[in-house]
Amino acid sequence: MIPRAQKSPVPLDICHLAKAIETIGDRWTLLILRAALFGVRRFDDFQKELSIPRTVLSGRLGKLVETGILEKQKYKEDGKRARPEYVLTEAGEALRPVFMALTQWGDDWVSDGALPPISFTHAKSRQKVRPAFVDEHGRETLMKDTRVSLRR
Amino acid sequence: MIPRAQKSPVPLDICHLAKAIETIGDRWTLLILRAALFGVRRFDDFQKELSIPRTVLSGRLGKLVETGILEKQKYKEDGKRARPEYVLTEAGEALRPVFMALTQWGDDWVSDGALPPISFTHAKSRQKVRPAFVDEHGRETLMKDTRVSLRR
DNA sequence: CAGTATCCGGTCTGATACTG
DNA sequence: CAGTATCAGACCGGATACTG
Repeated sequence: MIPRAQKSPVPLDICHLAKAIETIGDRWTLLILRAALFGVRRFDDFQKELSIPRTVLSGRLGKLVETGILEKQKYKEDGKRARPEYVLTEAGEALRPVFMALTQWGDDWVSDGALPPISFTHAKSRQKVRPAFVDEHGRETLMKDTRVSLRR
Repeated sequence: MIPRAQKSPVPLDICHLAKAIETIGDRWTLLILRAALFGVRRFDDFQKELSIPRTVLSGRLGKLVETGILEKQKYKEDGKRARPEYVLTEAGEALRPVFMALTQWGDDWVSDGALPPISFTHAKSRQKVRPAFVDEHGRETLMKDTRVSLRR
């Protein structure tokens, strides 16, 4: 077990984890990102899926665009006029591992025994894929052998 | 890129990811868990580190105990009377990969170019460790080769 | 469809004070 | 230390209505 500490080794104001939490760490933002990672892109699709008040959705989408996680693009269906859609940027796509890890945690700890409704598999081999930690050679490293190193 | 979808493949109410978000997905809870994963355990240590109102802290710690992420234990310093401390349960410890992945994302995308203040290394080899996805044999799998499979 | 405008009521925040 | 009590104000959620 981790030894007791009076404080974290990194002050809050320079902690990238803390910044990440400030950026995406609220209920609606996380739920929007969950949907976005599943491919949802349009205002009304988000609204229907989440039953989120339109004002709140508008605000959150705006902030996610500001922070560079979503990009507001135009799409055009034949005959109709162009409409906006919110597409994940590279930064947004990079959140996928975070959500996969959280999904795994949910499966393990808040599922009430229900089987996972989805799983992640390798496209070709169909083998199950799970989040883990690897060393520089791409070999799995056990959590218990992992340490935090402070940069000096 | 992920194709556009009208809705997520999993309804919100049976989605373990959504449940996980409901459980730990708010600013203060995430910041408390960050500190806890760094070893912080005591009420006043949390309070000082986060500058969180005592009432709010009290509420959040209570909820985290309820949901089985923290456990309220007693510690005793010599001469003094026993006092409570909040220690991560197995479920709480299991959140570490989630926070490591989020730290990595923060380093990559919200750091404003600053070098990461901490890094994760293998206890023995001192090699850097990063979050990734592995197949059943512990071999790294590229994100782009990963698919979501729906259980039927 | 994709928003903005408005409004109300509730919860959360943050400050301060008090207790064992 | 580790909380609970109290309180004003900010912010958020939810509903409804209106616009291009």
